[in-house]
Amino acid sequence: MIYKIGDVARILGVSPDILRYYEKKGVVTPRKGENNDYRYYDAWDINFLMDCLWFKNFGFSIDQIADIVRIPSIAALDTMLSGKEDELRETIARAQLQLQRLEEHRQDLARIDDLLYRCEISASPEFVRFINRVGNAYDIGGGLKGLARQWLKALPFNNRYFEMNADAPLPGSEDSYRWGFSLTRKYADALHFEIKPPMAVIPSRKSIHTIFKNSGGRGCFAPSLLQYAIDYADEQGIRIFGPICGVLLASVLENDVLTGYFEAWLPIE
Amino acid sequence: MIYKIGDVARILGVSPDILRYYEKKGVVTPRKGENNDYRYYDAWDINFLMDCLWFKNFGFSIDQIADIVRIPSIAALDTMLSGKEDELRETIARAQLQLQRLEEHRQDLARIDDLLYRCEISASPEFVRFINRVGNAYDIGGGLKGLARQWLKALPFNNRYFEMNADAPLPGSEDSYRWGFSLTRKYADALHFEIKPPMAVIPSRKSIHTIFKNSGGRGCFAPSLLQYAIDYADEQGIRIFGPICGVLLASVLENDVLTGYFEAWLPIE
DNA sequence: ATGACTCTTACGTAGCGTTATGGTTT
DNA sequence: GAAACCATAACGCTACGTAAGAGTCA
Repeated sequence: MIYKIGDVARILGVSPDILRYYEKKGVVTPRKGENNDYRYYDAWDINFLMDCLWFKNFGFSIDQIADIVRIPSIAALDTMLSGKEDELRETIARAQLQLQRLEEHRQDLARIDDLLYRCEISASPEFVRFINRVGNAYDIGGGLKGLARQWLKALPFNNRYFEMNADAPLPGSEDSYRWGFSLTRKYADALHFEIKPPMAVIPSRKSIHTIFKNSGGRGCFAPSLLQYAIDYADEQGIRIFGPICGVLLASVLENDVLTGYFEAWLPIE
Repeated sequence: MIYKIGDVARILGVSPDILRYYEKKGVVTPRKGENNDYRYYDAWDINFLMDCLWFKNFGFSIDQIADIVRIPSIAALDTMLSGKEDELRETIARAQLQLQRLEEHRQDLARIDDLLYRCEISASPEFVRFINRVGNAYDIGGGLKGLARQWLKALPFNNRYFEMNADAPLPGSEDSYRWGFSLTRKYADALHFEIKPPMAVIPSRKSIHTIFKNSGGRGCFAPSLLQYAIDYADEQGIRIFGPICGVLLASVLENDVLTGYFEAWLPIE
């Protein structure tokens, strides 16, 4: 009993092209016709291909499969499978962390409506932060390169973070704010994130907690955007204690204007 | 403050090529020099690119990112994120099932040493099975096509399955065995596998359980490989009751000879 | 002879990495 | 003037899909 490429394709639920591709990769070598160039497969070629598909659906690449099907012992096979097990465990761990982060971030977004331009007193989360930009000047120099890498590797678990001084909120003064990244303790632990200077751990602090937006498009970020919160503190007779900090929640193109939503904490007493 | 492509690449921890690629994809459009073709980025381009990397590390494609960064509302953003949440949940579920299967299969392999050519009495697992090959003739005809697809989609959770008659173990007689797939109840449930004729559910049965190998290379599979188990039944005065069934555990190239390891159950009483 | 099949070749996809060749900046 | 940088263009990778144009089978 012999089969042409189309028969095999139907039996295996793949396209004839894939079978030719596998042949090029050295997985199967069907007999070729004597008078034509047709590929003639027998039942054992098909069995063999089924084994290949079995491995493929574990996520092995074609090259790996070409090796696996020529593997010389059960022990060697077990080693391959063990490696794939490790990969799968990593995949799962990473995806679970991403999922957690996504859920959290969506909750943050859902809170925007409630808290936009309103103030509440609450405890800020504990986090690590790192400054790499003062005003609009990114630190491009020497020693921070490795650290920047470290923070970029932690995306998307970190936030884009800012700090500014409540006592110097001069509109238009770029040096009155600085940017960088922040990472909450939870993810710092989960990612085995190494904390070293000039990073700083910012403890949980009693703060005025608020959300504001900036619809000015590019280049309009300024401490004055938080004036309402500073006024709120004055009205309540609360003294702001140390720099205001916060994170970018999202930026969207509302009515074709780049609009950022920011969550801020103004530490008090 | 302006930055050349290399500066931006260093700040973001990517290669200049990637930045040019992102530009081609419509993600960023830095200002071009007047006298040269140099790209000049400002701080806002870099901020923007950081947002893009944030999304990229959730697994969004570049095209999706080009859409996301132009998204018109928080609600629309939330919809995208919600879609990614579903994707991640699916990824996790699939990976967990694959991991479970891998662990199980490695345990099956580990049992080979103990059970090879030995017989024990135990209960066979409950499973669904489907025959698509008699001897070496694959069913290529009509009605089985959809079913074959269904089974191939269930890889690697199913096994390559055989059945043969203990009372007609004529060596060389190809019609004395038939092949197909089997799937244990557990995975059938997990995959929402639809069971319909001519599939059959084989219940758990008290059986002689054994493992044998076939080092004959291609085309040497035969009921006679199980003669030792049939002899064992005779010695013990046990009657074999219905067809022998089993699965392919692995096939390896031992000393350049294709060698299959098979687990078999001979139902008794 | 017709239609269904098969062959080879080449090009497209995503997300880049690599190399070649030539121009610009410092 | 030399080193470092930038530009474009072309080709490579995986795991295929798609199409062209020609040959083969029932």
